[in-house]
Amino acid sequence: MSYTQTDMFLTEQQTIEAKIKIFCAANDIPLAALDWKPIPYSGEWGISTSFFATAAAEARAGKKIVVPQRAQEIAEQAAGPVSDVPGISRVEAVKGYLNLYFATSEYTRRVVDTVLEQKTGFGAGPRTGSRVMLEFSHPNTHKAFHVGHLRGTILGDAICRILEFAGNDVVRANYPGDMGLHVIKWLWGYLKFHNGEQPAADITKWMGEVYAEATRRLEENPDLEAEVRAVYARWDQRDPEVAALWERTREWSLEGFRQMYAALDVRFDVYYFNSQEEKPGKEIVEELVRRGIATDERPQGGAVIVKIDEALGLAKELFRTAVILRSDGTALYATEDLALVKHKFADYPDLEKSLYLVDVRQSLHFTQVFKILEIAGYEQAQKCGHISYELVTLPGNVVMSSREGTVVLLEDLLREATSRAKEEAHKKNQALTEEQLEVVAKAVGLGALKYPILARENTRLVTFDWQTALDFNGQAAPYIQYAHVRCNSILKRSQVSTFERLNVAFDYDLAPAEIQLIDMISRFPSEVQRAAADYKPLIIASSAYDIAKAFASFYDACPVVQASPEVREARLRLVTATKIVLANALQLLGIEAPEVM
RNA sequence: GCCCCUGUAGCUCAAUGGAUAGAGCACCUGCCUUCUAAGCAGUAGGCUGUGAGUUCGAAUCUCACCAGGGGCGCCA
Repeated sequence: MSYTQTDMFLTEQQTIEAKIKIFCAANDIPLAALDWKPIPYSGEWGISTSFFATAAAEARAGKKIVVPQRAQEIAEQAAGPVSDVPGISRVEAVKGYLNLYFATSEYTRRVVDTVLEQKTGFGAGPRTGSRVMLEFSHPNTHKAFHVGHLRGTILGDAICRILEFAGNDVVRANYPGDMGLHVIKWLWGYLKFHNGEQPAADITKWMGEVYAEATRRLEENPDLEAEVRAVYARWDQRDPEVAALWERTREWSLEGFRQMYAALDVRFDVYYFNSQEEKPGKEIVEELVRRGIATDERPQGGAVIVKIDEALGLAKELFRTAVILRSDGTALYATEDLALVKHKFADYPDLEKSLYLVDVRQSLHFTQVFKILEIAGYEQAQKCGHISYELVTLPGNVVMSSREGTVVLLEDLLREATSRAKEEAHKKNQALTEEQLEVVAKAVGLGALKYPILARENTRLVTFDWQTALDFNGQAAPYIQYAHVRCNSILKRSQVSTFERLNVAFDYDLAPAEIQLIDMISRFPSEVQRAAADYKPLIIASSAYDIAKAFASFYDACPVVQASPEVREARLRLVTATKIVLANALQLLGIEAPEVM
């Protein structure tokens, strides 16, 4: 099933396909499957299919033909029987392709009407009833939240929005790391240097500073490690003072995260915590050892491991060996992840997929976790998948690290982006009130931040630099938002509501810019499906930009308010449709569509 | 040694195995008395890392190289 803008012309496409089949059967041509695509050249719309596959099959069957020539021949012959399909204005056979052009006025009317009828639902797929969980963001408590974490958070949010819109039931899961060596270090640093202090405004930033100081002090004086180990020991015995401190400070971080997610307009349906998976994880490890799947090397001073390649009888090292419990019996992330997989399916037994959006460095880890459970006979493991994305680094290929202090903090970036946006907005439009400026600054600043992340292939490394991050020109969110604002502007100025009426004819000669714009709009629903199938917000980011670009050309070339009454009414409807699609696309990216800017 | 990702215009990046490989930035030329110029139109810029293969057709699939990055038993 290929999704093209022909979704709106499905009946025509099916009619044509049927006629081609009849023609081929009558002429003894073994027709290969037909693949329909938009005609790639602008100026007119239509769908197109080719006969290369059919011709190639004939050649393989022994017919002495030149494939491209034969494809063209079939296309020419097939053109006849399909020339009288209603809604199709013109048929042509060229270079082995059969191109079918839509009747302009009918096509335009149908596209625009569909958008105006479906409004915020335009582009949405039918509900599939399929429930999918996506785990993303997973920040560490007691640490800073920096631009490196932003990618996973923004990407995860957009993927959820797209999956939902495409027709799935989505469960948004978060999995903060609330216990581990980093937390113990933090607790030690707090007790020693900041005991009794409370976080101020930027909670997460402050938590990060305490952590960075603790690591720095430890590096300066390694003797202090003994004190850290002592804190760990107290934690292991659930020392009331340490446990209480952990709970209180953990809550500070979580409150900081809530504020940050609110600022980013990201939400979650369910939270899991690694501290809760520790015990069940150890139980799974015990079970695996009992069943002989895991090897307990602790008597020999080793850890508990699973030799996955060996268990699968593989000669090549592919899944390698996984360590699932430390030699001292404490839990690793792997221990807890084993339990988490099951925990999720226990909570949501009908999950069709359980996805983990985690950076690429953890690919092997996740394939190991899922594989181990599969070997253990846990069938749900096959529904698990890791979606990986590349890191955000600093210029010079420097990886952001809270430990090294090489980070760009999210708080700083958000502040900088919104203040820059506010400045810019004021410069561009002095008519804006202070209140409007605030709204615009938030929408534009945040959008400018999110878009570059979403408009890039997940597997591609992003190098962060302030100049690019705060560049509001060109292919960026503000360009798309601006197109939305201009739509709104025209509609406000027109002050009429008659364009809401359906069945207005587009009977005048459409300008090339109009044709291009309608073409882009019509493709949006299929782009949503593609984006959902591949977990790629990039497809929506591109689509939104393409629509905005087509509108910008239209805006320049086609007067609306001052056009003659029939043209004006039709164009007002087109502008309304454009505004709706732009808003829908931006919504999928988690970017606001302002009314003014 | 094994596995994964990346290599496309000067730079940053797009491109369902299809017809003519496209944008943005930067550079140059025009366009605000006209729906907001965060804009539009145009010029210029390419042996898609290299070499083979598969295919009617390859930036896209396969293999081998080259270059960069990442991962490989007790970090997360």
